[in-house]
Amino acid sequence: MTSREIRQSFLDFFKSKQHKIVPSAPLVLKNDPTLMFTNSGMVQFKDFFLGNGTPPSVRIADTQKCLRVSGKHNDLEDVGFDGTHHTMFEMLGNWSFGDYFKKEAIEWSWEFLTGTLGLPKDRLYATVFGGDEKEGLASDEEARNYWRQYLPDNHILDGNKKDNFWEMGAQGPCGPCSEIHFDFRSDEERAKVPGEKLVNMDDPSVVEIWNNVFMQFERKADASLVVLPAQHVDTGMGFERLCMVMQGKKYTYDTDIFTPFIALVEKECGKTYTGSYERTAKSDVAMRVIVDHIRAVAFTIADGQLPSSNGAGYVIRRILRRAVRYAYSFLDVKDPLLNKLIPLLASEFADVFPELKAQEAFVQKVILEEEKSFLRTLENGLKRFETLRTEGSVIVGSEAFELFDTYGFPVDLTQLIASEKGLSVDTEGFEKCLQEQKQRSKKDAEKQVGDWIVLDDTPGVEFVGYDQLKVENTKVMKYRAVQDKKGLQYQIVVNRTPFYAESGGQVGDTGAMYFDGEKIEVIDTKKENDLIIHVVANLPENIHDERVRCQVDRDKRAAISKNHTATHLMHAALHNILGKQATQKGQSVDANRLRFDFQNPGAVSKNELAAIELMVNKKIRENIALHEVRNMPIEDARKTGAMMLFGEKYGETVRVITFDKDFSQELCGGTHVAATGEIGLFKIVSESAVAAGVRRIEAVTADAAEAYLNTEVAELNAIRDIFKNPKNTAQRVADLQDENKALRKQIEAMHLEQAASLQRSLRAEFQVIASNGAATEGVNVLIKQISLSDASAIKTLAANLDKEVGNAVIVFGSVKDDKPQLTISISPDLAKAKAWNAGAWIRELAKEIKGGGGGQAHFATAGGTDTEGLGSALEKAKELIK
RNA sequence: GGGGGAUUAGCUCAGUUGGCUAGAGCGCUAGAUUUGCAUUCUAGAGGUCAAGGGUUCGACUCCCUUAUCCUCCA
Repeated sequence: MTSREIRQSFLDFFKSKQHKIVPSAPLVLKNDPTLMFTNSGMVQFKDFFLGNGTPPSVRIADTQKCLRVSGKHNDLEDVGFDGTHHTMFEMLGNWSFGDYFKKEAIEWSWEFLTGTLGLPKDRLYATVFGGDEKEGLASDEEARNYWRQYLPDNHILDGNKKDNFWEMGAQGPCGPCSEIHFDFRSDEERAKVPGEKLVNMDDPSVVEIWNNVFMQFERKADASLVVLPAQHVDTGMGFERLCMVMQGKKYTYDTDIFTPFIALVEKECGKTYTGSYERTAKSDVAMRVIVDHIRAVAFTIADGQLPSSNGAGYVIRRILRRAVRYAYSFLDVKDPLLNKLIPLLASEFADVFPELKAQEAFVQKVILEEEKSFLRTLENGLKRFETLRTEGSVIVGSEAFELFDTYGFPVDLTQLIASEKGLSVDTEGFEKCLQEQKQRSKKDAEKQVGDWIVLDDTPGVEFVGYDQLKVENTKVMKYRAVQDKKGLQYQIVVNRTPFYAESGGQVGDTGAMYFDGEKIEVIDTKKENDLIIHVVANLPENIHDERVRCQVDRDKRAAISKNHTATHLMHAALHNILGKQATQKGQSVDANRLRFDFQNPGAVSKNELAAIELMVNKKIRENIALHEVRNMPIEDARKTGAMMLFGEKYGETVRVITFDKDFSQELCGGTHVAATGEIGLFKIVSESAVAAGVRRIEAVTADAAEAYLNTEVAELNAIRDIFKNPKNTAQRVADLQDENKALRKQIEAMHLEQAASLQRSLRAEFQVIASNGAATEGVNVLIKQISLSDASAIKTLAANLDKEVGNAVIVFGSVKDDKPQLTISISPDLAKAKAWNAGAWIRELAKEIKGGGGGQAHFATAGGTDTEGLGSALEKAKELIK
């Protein structure tokens, strides 16, 4: 079976068991502070298990893109060296939300594996939870009994708490699980060692393929376990591993999921893949790294996360750079390569994850630019390599660290190049520097989140902020303290709130809550999954008040809504003027301005910007009324042609915001004005680049737009005033600049002219030192106070005189801006021959004018504060040269 | 968010404890050679040394602030 057929048969199988098939959720998570990426199939259903939301169906199945590159599950550094680890992989899963439980879950896994897929029964093993005394948990006899219907006892194994008791986190739903393992060794090997000895023993030939989690408990904050009223099933099967087993391969890289990509890499680099897992088989490792990493990078970018220097974007950049590094070092590919895999990747996954195909050119461009930029970094690092300090034949650790930390040059490359030159790297010193850096960052990010103090655990929080900005009679459900470097804050959750929590790029509301008349300022409103959290500086006296009044800051909310609606109008205008590719890549809306990032091949021209602004303002003046549908089924929304974004997770029903159904229609959770006229005025403030193929426009509306224009006009008027209202102000300024430049040149020329005439008269004033001593005999000396002030003119003069007279020592005194300066010039040959040093002399003379100076042996200058001292300085010079 | 680094001619970059008239290569302009072009030679233009403060007799150089970019860590 091909991988495509295997995936489809899984989905078809569970569809036939009344499961709703849902699309994979985006890889990048938006409102979850505990997790950066989707790392398992259940992540998108977390709220259903926590009771914060209701699933669209009690039975669901899907294939989910997962990424394990940060946090608890981090496989990044293993990838390439073994045949099973991946950064991005697919997880096939089926779920029951309070519907079927162990019996059906086990029955169906068996039916699918042995029936649909036809896997041999004697090669399958099941593990069940064997109980845990400390927790007071008995073994899972229920699961064991179901398995007994299909497997002999020696194929059913007990597992410990670590392997067979699954927990989502420190708190929350949890329960025993049952894993299914597959033994694909040869019959000979199987005869020697029975498979049951190798389950969960890290044997690469006996692998776990499917895990069925039975959520039947809830872990409380005090670590106790409580039986859940509704019990759930959560399963996950590694798709790549399943394909490996089905296709009779030992490694996932040998399945048809990866082989076309390895072939393409072979073609691009001219090397052959030998399938070796020796650590010395560098080019094989490199090829596996590349074909693995490109998937993670491409799909994350397609889900809207661009490579950047922090957060999730940085993780993506690191994965991509790891791949480039391997290609660069072990495949000798010094030009961008990864991006060339995108067309194949896009077409291979077009039917499962269409988001890549839809953005193929864009994703390829982003990756190409990243590759180019990192290759430049590598080239720069190579240049710097030569300057590294060494102790003996060891490169100093802090030096290697600096190269890595400041210039981004990977330390393993430093080691590689070092060894080629017979050097090594002080890895201990490097590691020490790295640890120090980590400590610094950790200390900065230190944050202590207290336990929730629950006053009422009724699930569900009602948001009423679309319709009202004030709510009476709410009460606190729970609250907690959060301590970070900024200080102590509290977070409060109430049962009903008008406060909009930051999401979709719109900032959270601020305002106040009144407890028994006591005013508590709400500093910010945030979201954790679907929970709305109000951030406050202090707790009220009476937090138990059940008649709390919530009041959103009206002016601020109004300003935010104006900016948000203007963003929609601009988005529509972008599509009209720049074309359909100008889709959203990020936005940020607050009370002061709006910021919108979108896909566009190049800069937006001045004319286009003007046209966009014009169109938005026209729509504002049309005063189009808001048309809002709160609960439109997603399919209906799709049919109406509302704009949908990749990387956005939409529920079964969506909120559709329309301003003129033929103009702007978007799925959006944000707040908007009742009619576009409220915006008053829209003004673009800047246009810039944020990444390859992504532009950013910042704009202001209403009062802020007016203020912006007023400031600009006031500035222009001030300039006009200065020029006495000329016809063309810009031309007048340009003329003035030219004039200024010309005058400067004139002054320079005058100085030179002055110097030239001085030169003529000074030529005669040189004195030849006769035979008064051996040292200075025959030297032409000129010591004189001159009327030039410009330093470079004096220098030219000295240089010209020296050239003309030769074998000369020249000392000038001069005054500039009421400050004395001294200049000494000695013919270079003379200075060398006599070992005279103008710099040393001038320091001596500078004492007389209460200053200091320096320079080279043949030329030096000094400045001072005491003009009176010039005379004595020159006298001293005469003494010196005698 | 925290650290490190960078910003000098149109481009790529030098510029050693503060004092060279701020340089090189490529590119540009003009001329010469050759003349089929490449080439080669000569001359020239082009710089508020990122911006703003400060220290100093004197700042591209030292300190502070800001902006932009690079980079590592979280």
